[in-house]
Amino acid sequence: MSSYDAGAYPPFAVTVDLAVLTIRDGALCLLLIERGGEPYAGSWALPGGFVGIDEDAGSAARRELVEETGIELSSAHLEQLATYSDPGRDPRMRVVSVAYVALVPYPGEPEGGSDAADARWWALDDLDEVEFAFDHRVIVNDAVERVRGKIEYTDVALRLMRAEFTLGELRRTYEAIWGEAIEAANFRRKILAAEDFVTEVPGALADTGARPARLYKAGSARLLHPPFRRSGVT
Amino acid sequence: MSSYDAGAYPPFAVTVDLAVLTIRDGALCLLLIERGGEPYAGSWALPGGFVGIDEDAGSAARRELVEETGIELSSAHLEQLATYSDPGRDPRMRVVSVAYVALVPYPGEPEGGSDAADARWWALDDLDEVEFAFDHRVIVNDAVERVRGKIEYTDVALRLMRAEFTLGELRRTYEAIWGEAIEAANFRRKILAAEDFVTEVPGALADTGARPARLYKAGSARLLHPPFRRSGVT
DNA sequence: GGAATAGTGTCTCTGAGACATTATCTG
DNA sequence: CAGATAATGTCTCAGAGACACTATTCC
Repeated sequence: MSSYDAGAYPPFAVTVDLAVLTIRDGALCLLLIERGGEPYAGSWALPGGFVGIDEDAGSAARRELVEETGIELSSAHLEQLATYSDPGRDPRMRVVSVAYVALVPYPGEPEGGSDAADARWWALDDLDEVEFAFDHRVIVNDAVERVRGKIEYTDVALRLMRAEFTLGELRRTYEAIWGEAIEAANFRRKILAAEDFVTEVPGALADTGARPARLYKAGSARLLHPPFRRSGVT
Repeated sequence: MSSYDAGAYPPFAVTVDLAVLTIRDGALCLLLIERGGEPYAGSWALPGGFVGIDEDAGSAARRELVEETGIELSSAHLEQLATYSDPGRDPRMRVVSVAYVALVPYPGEPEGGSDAADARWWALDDLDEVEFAFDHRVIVNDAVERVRGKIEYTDVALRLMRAEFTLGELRRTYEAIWGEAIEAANFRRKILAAEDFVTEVPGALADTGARPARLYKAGSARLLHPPFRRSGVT
């Protein structure tokens, strides 16, 4: 890097790809777009697109998400995941893609984006039926692994919730992401013991079909301390 | 991403930058290269360089490390950190850089690399004196944070050790990375309680200047379980 | 012997997990 | 009433931290 002349470097295209995750009906879901044109016509791809010459990758990710799906990321969580640079990952040309993970409260079914292709939420459990474009299956796996790890010690699970939520809903979010049951009593104690993780909304109660539950909102803490360790991990 | 014609995309240069960390004399150290040419002549930069048109970023990172510093990564640890894409990060042109963290047992002082510029190890505590090129100070901060977090629950600290080491040396590695003292007795118990984390080398003893210490080598576990939590973290 | 590091023993306290129990709603 | 979910109580056990103590070397 210390000596070279501009122009003597290989030209790349740089894209962003987004793994947008949400909770719908108690299941962790991923947003995918059906490709209209070649290559991979009919396959499903992550939303994304080219990084502009005057923007950074994070801005491109935000812009593409709105353009392709109508989802605003105002109160949501967006974090860089990793960069995928295999020379053969796009058959047309040399593309390096910076992948992002976005977590949003369920915003409803996506409107067909700027390109006419279909867009929909897929439950993670159904992804085996999906034919993925490019290396997007790998990116999805990495994204889910990232989220599974991060809800142990950060507040990212709260970014999947609506502004007010019950501890039962929060617990079901954890269960959806980890795919394993959590003892409700211990979960409650743990979440409430973590300082500033959630704040009770005074007076508000949610109708759950049984005994009404208190409502909480996200607190100011960005970390869950002490962390919440999955039992099954070695 | 679903519809575009090749050629209608902005051209980028893609580079890799490496934050190579080691332990020298009980201090966490970073490898930096003094820049000979403009821009940032005389400033210090991370080793790195352009990604070739037919290689992925990880291969480029490995190649550049050997070319610029003579360090082989055979038994070392190399992991992708993040990608830095601010439009103004290189004044000459649009460069997106994929940063990596490498952890190596101290390999001695670097030989002057292929470019004539100076290369040396800097103790992390001395980095305030260093004038950094580009956004490399940010990358370094991110790299150190990554390592500080990862030694809690993975085996990356072992990648900084020689093949055989004492538990005292391993503890001093943790102390160097966290910058805080660890109670020796509890550290020992914790490391030995983690299954397959370290293996005793039968019979071998290291001369420490006092009572000789048993030697251990890295075990097969890639995770430290239960994890080792810093006391000071909230 | 004194200083230094290696290594063991043991006590306390926090917090996770299991599970019993009570509270409050719907049908 | 039964069934469901919310919320609390309590017991046990693992593990972290503190620190006293012993072991083995060099000077």
